[in-house]
Amino acid sequence: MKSGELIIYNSLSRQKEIFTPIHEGHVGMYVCGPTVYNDVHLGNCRTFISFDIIYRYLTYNGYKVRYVRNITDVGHLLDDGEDRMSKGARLDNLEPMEVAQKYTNGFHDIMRVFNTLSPSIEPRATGHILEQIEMVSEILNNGLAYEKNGSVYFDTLKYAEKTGDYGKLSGRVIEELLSETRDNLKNQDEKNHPSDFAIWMKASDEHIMKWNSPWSVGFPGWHLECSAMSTKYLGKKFDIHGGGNDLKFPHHENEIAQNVGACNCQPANYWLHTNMLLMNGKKMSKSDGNTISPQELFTGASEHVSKGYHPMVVRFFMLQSHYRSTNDLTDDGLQAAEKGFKRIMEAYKSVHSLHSDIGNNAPLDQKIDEIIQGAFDDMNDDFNTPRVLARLFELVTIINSLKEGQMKMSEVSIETLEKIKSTLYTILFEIFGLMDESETNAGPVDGLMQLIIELRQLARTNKDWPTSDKIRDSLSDLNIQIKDGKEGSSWSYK
RNA sequence: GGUCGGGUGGCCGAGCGGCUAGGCAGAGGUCUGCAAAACCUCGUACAGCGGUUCAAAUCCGCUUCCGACCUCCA
Repeated sequence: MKSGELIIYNSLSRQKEIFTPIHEGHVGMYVCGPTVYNDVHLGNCRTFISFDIIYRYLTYNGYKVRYVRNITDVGHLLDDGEDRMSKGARLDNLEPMEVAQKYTNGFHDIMRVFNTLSPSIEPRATGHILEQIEMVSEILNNGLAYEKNGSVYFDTLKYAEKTGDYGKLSGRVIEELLSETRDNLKNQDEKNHPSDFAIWMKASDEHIMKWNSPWSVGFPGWHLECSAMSTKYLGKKFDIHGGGNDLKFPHHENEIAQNVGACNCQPANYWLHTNMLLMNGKKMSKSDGNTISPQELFTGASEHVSKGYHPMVVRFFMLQSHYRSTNDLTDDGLQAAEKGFKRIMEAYKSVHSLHSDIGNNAPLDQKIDEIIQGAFDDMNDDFNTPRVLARLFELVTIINSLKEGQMKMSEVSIETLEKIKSTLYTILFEIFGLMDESETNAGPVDGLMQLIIELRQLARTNKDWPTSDKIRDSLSDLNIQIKDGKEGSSWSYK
């Protein structure tokens, strides 16, 4: 089942490449995490869910994965130069670290309801100031940065001259950057070149978060933390670096420059970028009101949505588009996803009630094998989850046909039936990280429902339609649907 | 203005030279005490105009819309 090579689209080369880890059997993966100065944005969730699936799939394939995802709690500048943490703290009247903790907790809560696995290491920028200072020193020693009034800037011109590839990742050339750069950047006049960027910033007196350094009391530039922490935990060179594609420039571009500047090596072999989550065709944006929080989406407390959607429906919805494509969140799309998700989960349950007497070589076996193999091939092709889902729905049709008697059980062997069960389990739960939301409150309900169904069956046998219909209608009002099949009745939540 | 990515049936969304994507909605049918569910069949789509090719949604060119990045952003 795990045959075939894993192919990954590498943003750096702009093409699909065969994935070969540096150390056989091991994968080092770094993903840029959130800046914890505000509630998590749904867009962040899409990125982290995408990488969660990649993480799970690599693990499924037998790799020992060290997954590092940072928490940015310092160094992000606003337009006016104020640190995001400090600003959040000032507004909420909290300590900066209190703000960071509060939103870190919120972020973790949301990640949990989306059933994403925790990363192996989740380092914070403020916990790695020393490493960052050290990296600034290395870059200075290599002559690729300069100090001005206590701040240190990365010298992009010199770097471009030396390496010839500043802008390689984002497809930019330094001459263009020269003419494009806006003139409202902080400390513009201190820089030798507009595209240079701060790796250490001298702090003003009122700045709250600041540390001692050889150059000034200040704080690290935003791009630096990822360079320093990825190097610390994954080494100078590791396998995969990921993030949203809005980080390509300048963040990732500068990250590469810093790593090369400090130790003369490209940090990651494969750069993966997830595309944006849109809402009604446009990028989510708080200023336009074109935004919805995870909570609002779950509860339905938003004008953009007609009702609330279970986190697993949202996860399934995201799975239906490829991580490199934009994903347009709409109410119609969510409703379609909800129904599709339920259908696939129902089929997963149904398959357990199916039994075959045929040992092997049943007529349907080969076709089913091909579908299953195809699903894994699609996963190997740059994690093509929408295609995998299409295959699973082919399986759903077969399961339902068998269950309802449109296909005969003799057409499928015991062996193949088992294979369907294990494949669905593996892909749905282990790789896609979905959970069956209807099972969360099982308790005595199953037994009770069984009893009710038996009573109703009794009424039906006696042709007592009023009673039988009353049971059905009352349950329906409780959002429980009765399904009368060939082999008796079953039920599910609507 | 620069860089990049797109425009696929009612909606979402794969495919990216020849082979049914899939989901949702809709129509007809089978089953059923009725209904629901399930299953079967159906619509027959690739922005427009040229070009390359035996063959193009898929390659090339132009036109036209849309989006992202270039400034903090997953």
